Amino acid sequence: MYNEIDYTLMATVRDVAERAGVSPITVSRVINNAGYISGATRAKVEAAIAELGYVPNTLARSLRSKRSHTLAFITTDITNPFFTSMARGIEDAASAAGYTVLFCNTDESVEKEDRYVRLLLQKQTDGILLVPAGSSPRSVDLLRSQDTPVVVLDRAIEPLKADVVRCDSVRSSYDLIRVLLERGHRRIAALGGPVGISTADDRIAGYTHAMKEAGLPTRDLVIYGQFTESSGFEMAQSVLALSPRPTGLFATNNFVALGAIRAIEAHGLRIPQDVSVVAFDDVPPVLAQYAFLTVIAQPAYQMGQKAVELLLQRLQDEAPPEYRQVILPTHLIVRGSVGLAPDARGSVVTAPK
Amino acid sequence: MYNEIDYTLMATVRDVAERAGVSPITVSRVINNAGYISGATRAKVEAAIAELGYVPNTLARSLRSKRSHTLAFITTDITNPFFTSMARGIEDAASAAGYTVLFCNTDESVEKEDRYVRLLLQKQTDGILLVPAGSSPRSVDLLRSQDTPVVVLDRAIEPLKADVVRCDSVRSSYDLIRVLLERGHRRIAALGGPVGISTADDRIAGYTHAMKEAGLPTRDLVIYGQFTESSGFEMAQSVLALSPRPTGLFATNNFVALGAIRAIEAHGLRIPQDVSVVAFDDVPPVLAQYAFLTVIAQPAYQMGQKAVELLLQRLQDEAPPEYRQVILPTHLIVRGSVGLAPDARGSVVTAPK
DNA sequence: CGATGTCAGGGTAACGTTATCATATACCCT
DNA sequence: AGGGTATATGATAACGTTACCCTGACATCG
Repeated sequence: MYNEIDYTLMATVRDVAERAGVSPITVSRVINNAGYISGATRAKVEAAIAELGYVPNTLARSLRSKRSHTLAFITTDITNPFFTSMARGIEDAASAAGYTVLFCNTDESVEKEDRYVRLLLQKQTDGILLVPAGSSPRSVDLLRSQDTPVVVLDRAIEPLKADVVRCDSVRSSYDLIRVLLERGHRRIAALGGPVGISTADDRIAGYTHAMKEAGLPTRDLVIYGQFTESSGFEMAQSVLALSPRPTGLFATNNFVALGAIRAIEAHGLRIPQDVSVVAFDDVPPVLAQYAFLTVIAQPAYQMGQKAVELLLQRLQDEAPPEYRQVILPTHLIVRGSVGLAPDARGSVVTAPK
Repeated sequence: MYNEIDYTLMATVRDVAERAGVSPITVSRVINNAGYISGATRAKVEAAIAELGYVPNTLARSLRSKRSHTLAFITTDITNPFFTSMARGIEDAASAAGYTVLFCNTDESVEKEDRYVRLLLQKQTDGILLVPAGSSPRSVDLLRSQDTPVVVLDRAIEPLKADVVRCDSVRSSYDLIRVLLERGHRRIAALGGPVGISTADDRIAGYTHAMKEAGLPTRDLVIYGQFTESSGFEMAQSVLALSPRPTGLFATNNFVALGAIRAIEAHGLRIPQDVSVVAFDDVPPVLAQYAFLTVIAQPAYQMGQKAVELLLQRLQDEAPPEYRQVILPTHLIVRGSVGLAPDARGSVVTAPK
């Protein structure tokens, strides 16, 4: 079988050098803007490059220079709008600095995470941005052992063995619960995420703190599940079956919130007349117009940007030896999904000093 | 400045070979499952690999073998759920075949597309999955000139210079308009996308065909814009200002539909009592529960899978010399956003033979 | 006036792998 | 016994680039 495509053999530094009448190293210097090059030589080389349509071979370059100029973003689910925004922030910041980004999905599986980390090590990835699937620092350890810097995103890991960029889930959840408390709600249920994931745990902690501070019980009102729509539906179903029924629901993530709303509707209840809902993470930006949920919005895009900044500092040895933790502020958005508690009778808890 | 990190030098084939008492090529053969290897030798080599924690260097491998085992997906906006699903389909299919996928966003800019194509060529990407930003086959030509196979997704390009995986926008739009016609609508406006993008043009063509066939005018009822929420809002505003006001609206993409809905609400009109709405592309899967739009849903995930299949065939020289065009079936989902035309008076157009 | 420094470029080797060709043994067939 | 084939391994070179170390020319300086 003959291949009839017209092969224009890829030009190499050698070809360019020959054409420009210089040595390959000189060509390399022109490409990399390194060392001393006279204007005349530079012009000759650039002309040759243009004539031959020369494109440097990144593979060979990385092999020799030990830098691939590639970063990787390992996350749990790129279809979650929160991570999609983060990914854009990462890509924009990285590509502005001349880096390419590889995206990987772990589906919250530690095994997949492990496989990706190994693959990326093979590919000589310069640095990694990681949303850890589990609670163990295993991947981080592996990467550190191979001298590949890591920045952990969104979730904390113990002990701190990498720079971390995240938000304050405890405080933010507290603020969210305060919104309900200030409107007279006293029976508030929390729909949690997977135990062991720091964000999930922290959000419950913030809830518990607010409730305790207000002198309210939380027993039976906290339930754990997954950060998915179906899990949110199930969790909401079970807390709505409690008696007396909670008047406020705290969904610890956006998908959980969607499931909860569906469950509330399935019960024939109205939001906020019968049940008020607050949630962590905003709805997808594209649906923002129709959003009625009261939420804590996290600056996903900025988190991505910041993480790249920290990572590049490490790569360029401009970072301090100790690990840094950057906590970005969240944004409380109060919308129509919260109302006065049906049983409030005018006696509303006021904000604590 | 001393670097105090404990360098465990990455083991190479040479180290493994030495330890196993064989030559480097033998190690290579074990890794690649190529050629003849006795059980005993294989065992020795594998043991050495395990002991040294050897990880092959993908860069060197690709440099020598001329295959990077990397594909790239260049799309216009990865935050659009339609493309996100497509991306997952691509990633799943590719990684099952041992390929890594690079994701790139062009934001509908031909310049960005061009830059990415060059970058990917540098990186020796084996093949490219492309949602073209413009209507010109420029990127495709460039890639073909460098012998890099391409599969075009979602949009057609003329002339056909690559395999294409897409849906039948003309036919699907026709079906969507029929839904309105069959419910007595006679004044139906179409909110188009950017002129020159095949999907945008085709959707208007399907609309026009259905209208003409029903003997209805389309003059003044077709308007062009962008595939964005804000453009949808503006386009809807202008057609809603027409007199008499259209009773049916066709949004040629999901973002446009969202803008249109917002405009309809802003006009104080109800869906479907005052205006029926049909749209191309479904809402994000996670929000499917709350969907009320009548839409044509495209099998985004499957499109991605199929495209990878075609691309891998080309890479393995198993593809026919001529370019293939795969048209996947769409799915018409009739939901609450369409009703009988307010002015129908029982006289409903029936389906054509 | 020699020493030193800046500027401009080249030579050689190496990064870690695999393509290509070569060698060697064992086995089967006629 | 001779030839062919399947099996098993090795030697050498090359993929395309850049790190590292040189060589000169010329200017500057004490």
